[in-house]
Amino acid sequence: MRRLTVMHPVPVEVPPALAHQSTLREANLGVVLRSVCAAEEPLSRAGVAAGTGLTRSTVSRLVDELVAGGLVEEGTALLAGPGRPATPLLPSSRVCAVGLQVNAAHVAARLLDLRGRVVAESRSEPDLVGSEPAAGLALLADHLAEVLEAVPTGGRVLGAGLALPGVVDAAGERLLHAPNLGWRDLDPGPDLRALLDGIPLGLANEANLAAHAFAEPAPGRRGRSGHFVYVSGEIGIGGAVVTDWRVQTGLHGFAGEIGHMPFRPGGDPCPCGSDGCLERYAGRLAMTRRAGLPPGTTLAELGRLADGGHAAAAEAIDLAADALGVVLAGVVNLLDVPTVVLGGEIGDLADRITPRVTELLRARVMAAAFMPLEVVRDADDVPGATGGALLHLSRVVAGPAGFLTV
Amino acid sequence: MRRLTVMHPVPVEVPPALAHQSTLREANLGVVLRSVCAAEEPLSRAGVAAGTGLTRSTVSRLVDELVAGGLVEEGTALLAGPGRPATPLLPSSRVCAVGLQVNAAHVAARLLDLRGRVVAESRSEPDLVGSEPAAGLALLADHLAEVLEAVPTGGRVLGAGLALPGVVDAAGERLLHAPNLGWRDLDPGPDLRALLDGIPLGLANEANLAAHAFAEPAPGRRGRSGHFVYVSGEIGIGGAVVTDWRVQTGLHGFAGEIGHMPFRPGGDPCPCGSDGCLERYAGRLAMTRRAGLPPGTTLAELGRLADGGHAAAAEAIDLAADALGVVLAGVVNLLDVPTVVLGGEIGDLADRITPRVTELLRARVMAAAFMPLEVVRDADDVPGATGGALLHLSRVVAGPAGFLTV
DNA sequence: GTCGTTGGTTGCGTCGTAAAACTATCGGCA
DNA sequence: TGCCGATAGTTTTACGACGCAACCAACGAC
Repeated sequence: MRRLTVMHPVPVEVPPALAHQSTLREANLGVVLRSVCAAEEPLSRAGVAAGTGLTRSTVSRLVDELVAGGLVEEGTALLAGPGRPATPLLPSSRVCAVGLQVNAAHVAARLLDLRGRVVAESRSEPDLVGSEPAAGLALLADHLAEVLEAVPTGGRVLGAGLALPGVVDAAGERLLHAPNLGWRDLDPGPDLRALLDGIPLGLANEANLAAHAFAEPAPGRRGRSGHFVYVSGEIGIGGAVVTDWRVQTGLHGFAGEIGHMPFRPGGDPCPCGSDGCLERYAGRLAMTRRAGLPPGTTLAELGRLADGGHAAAAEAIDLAADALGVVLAGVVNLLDVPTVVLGGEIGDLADRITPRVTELLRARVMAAAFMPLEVVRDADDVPGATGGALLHLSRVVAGPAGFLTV
Repeated sequence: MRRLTVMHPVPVEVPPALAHQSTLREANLGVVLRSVCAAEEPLSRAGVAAGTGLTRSTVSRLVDELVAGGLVEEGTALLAGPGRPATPLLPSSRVCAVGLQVNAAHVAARLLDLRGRVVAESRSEPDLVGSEPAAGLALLADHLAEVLEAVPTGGRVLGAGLALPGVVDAAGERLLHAPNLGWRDLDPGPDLRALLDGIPLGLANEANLAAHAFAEPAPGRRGRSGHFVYVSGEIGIGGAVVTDWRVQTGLHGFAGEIGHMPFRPGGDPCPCGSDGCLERYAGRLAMTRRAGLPPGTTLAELGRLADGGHAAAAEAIDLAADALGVVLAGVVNLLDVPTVVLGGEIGDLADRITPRVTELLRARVMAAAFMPLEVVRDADDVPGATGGALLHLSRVVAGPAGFLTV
């Protein structure tokens, strides 16, 4: 296999961003904060200077601003080796955001800080398929209240991000349709906003947020891959596309519906109005029905049954793997994203489906000979919640200027 | 249909670009030049200031630099209305680039200037299917020599961009594989570089360049859509994805192979190693074979035959439309790109296939109720050549600083 | 206790933009 | 014909942000 270096013959257009002088400072504040956030081991001012190319004097001034603004904390000096001991810099543990997630099997709230640490978590696993929204949202509110208790004294909660398994409006304010919950045209805010007390709440598609979290597992820190397709396999199949560490949201924010890409056009009709959609072969509902099992069967159970010799279960899983492999090969052909991430419940079948999916990718991707192809599992079990919190925390790293406390 | 405003809940990560002070000037030079290039009617310095938000003094200085650097020309003052007459600013007509295109049916060279005008063009329509590369490249060299004659006195040719119907290496230097020409692992440079005399030559995929030209028909000028799938239908089917006015090249530059997305997995075997690929149903070779016509039949002829009552031709076209509609609906579901652009030879069938493709998109795209969907034809008949020239010209607008003559 | 080493700060020069005053050149009008 | 208003463009001055280099701070080693 030949590996090719990254260089794009088609130029990337620079956004026509007018630059005032303050733009310069804001950009460099971002560079410094990103550097502090991205470091595995805490950096000193001098370390940031060495890493970014800015001079120590400039870094010093910018760091002072970030410290004064409450985004960076100075640790106690480390004593090691000759010279003046360095002052370690850490993203503030007082800057937090809340991630929320509701899907058919999980309700969860997470509090993350700017270091990307999970400060608190509260969750439950009810069955919300075809449920009334009120019950699920009340449960979510309980979890939210619990994690809000854990906000450190003097801490700031920048926002809350709610991951939902469906189509969210472009403003991130309403859930338009979550077919697998049976929820439609809904403002999930009222129950939550009272608790949030002015803290902004943003809604987004679960898979998009999960993919964001996979691409950027902590604010300013890059994940193992920046070009991947994320498959969120629950009752249905959601997805997201990440290129160059950016989640592709599309023009209206509807991108990522990989579950409704065609696998067998003309095949199983799908409630979406189409037929033969991937979801009709690789979604939990489709798989359990094919295996002749009750719809509440989890994919983990399905996998165990298949391992135990349940032929129909094994067949259903194999068909799902075929469907995923074919569709994902198409996606890789279209977008040259060499990594496939399996997240959500379908991750529980990773051992069974990864080999077949990998095989199909290698066989069906045109440029397979020129690129590595890998299928990996997302280890986070509530990645939507993580992504919901990162939704707000990442904004801080992207542009710290607007988040400095006066 | 509800239209939704554009706003993305998932944040767009800002590249960690360190900003020096010169960065500021370079960015604003770009803002000014882009403004000059994008204007329908020539702008004055004051007009640029009004349009960009920069002050007149700053604009004046930057424009002076661009004029001194040979990128912008001052026209003769216009006399209209009260006040001091404005000095119209125009992108320099002396700054040019060459676009080159070779595919199975076209060999072309175009000279474009920074205004996006076609200064000269030379082309021919040989049949290069299964040909020896040398003949086609010699022909291309003739066309290149001809358009180079048209470079204005004192003009600068920034580069040449060659569009090829195949996979190009990431550096833009070698053609790895062009299945429909029968060319493989080839450096097309030698014949051309002698003529180019040091002018840089870049290679890229034909559909990617065509899509670039559609998104940015002239340097710095935006096309009618910035979120679209481009289908380049020739002997095979190439493609490109554009989101937010940027061509998605993928990690290794291989993105866009829409022709090898699955339409009927398990169906017609494809030389790519897969089966049921879109290209096996909507490529010219597949369509003419299905219609029982000789492989040299053009799609325009096929369309005329179908119009004249040739049943097999009509069926082949209908199947192609079905295949395109199904696959493109999947792409739209995945990427939320509401526009499909038909380019290349398949554009000659636009009248016959557009209705069916549109119908399938409306039926199979999940969020169809929330977004407009349109299928349009690319009017450029050698869009790869246009894109090849724009490859270089766009870089100037993106960052003029590096192109100022001392 | 002195020296070398590294971290961090301070003062000054340069660059680039903003603001405002000033100059240039038109049409209109008495 | 000469003045005025209006618009285009330039010049002057101020300010903000970075780089550079000298300086101060705090450690280990001897």
